[in-house]
Amino acid sequence: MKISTRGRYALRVMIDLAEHNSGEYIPLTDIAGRQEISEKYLESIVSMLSKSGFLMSLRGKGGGYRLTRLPEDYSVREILEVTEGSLAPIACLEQPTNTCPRASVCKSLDMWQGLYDVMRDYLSGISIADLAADTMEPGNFII
Amino acid sequence: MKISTRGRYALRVMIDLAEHNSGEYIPLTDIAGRQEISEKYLESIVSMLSKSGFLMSLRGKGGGYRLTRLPEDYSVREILEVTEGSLAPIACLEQPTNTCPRASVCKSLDMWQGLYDVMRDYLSGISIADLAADTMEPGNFII
DNA sequence: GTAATTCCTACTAAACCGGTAAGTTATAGG
DNA sequence: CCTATAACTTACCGGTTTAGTAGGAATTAC
Repeated sequence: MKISTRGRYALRVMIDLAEHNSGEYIPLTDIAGRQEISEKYLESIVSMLSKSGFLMSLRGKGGGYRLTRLPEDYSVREILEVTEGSLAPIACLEQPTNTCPRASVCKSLDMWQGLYDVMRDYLSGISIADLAADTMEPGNFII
Repeated sequence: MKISTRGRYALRVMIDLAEHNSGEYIPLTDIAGRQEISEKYLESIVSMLSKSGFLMSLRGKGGGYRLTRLPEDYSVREILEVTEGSLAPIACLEQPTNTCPRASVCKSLDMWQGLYDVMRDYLSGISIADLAADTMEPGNFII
């Protein structure tokens, strides 16, 4: 029940880009250097963000990555959902991909759905701009 | 970010024992049969529950397992914490075991702490009796 | 053309997950 | 005391995921 480095690093990349949101492309070397994360590993993570439309990229000299939206228009939830695959605590909740044969008799399913909802609601209410501003308190976003 | 079979099966065992809470010891064979889970695998899961004091056990003929408390006195949270190890979404929150060197500069830490709190609050409010009764609706326990 | 940069594919060591197998110890009933 | 039952213990194992590493191809600015 852990968020992997993929999701955590993705958030750090997004925060870094929000902090250097000048309109210019930021090369991955810079981000990797500032965040002290392997550039090669970051490549695979940034690739997901790029393919999902969260980032624009430009190859070659003067190239790099930049945000496609304002920092306040990215929710932590959507970043994590793309990099982690899904935030569902159990696979049975990933409809319609997954259909558990026990669903009709499962006494825990509604409890899991409730947990999923609580997590998504919380993470939907936090933006990359909120993280970059670093003015959060643990209880701030329990809406 | 998934709850493993250990946690899910543990809940099913607890629900099963709540439904057969006659005061007698219930052999694991019965539970495994009803729940259609490998008895051998369940052994390792039930062992955790027993060592944590959630269950009493008796060996030999007439033996088995039974609850040590009333079903309403077990929260889903404590069952999952024992079987999953911890519900913390990132290791940095597992104090004092883990101390991340970036904690002082980490812009996401409070956000993760908030997620952890939201999850624990939700799961603390649901008991094994609630699950056994099967009267839950997804939104019921967002307190 | 050259340097910078993203993009793509393949590989790998270690950890974790979901079990299986075999045998040991304790208990109840006859 | 004997036997069946059932918990307990230890060891093992194949598959998947995680967290990277490596090497090169394609693209762009100057």
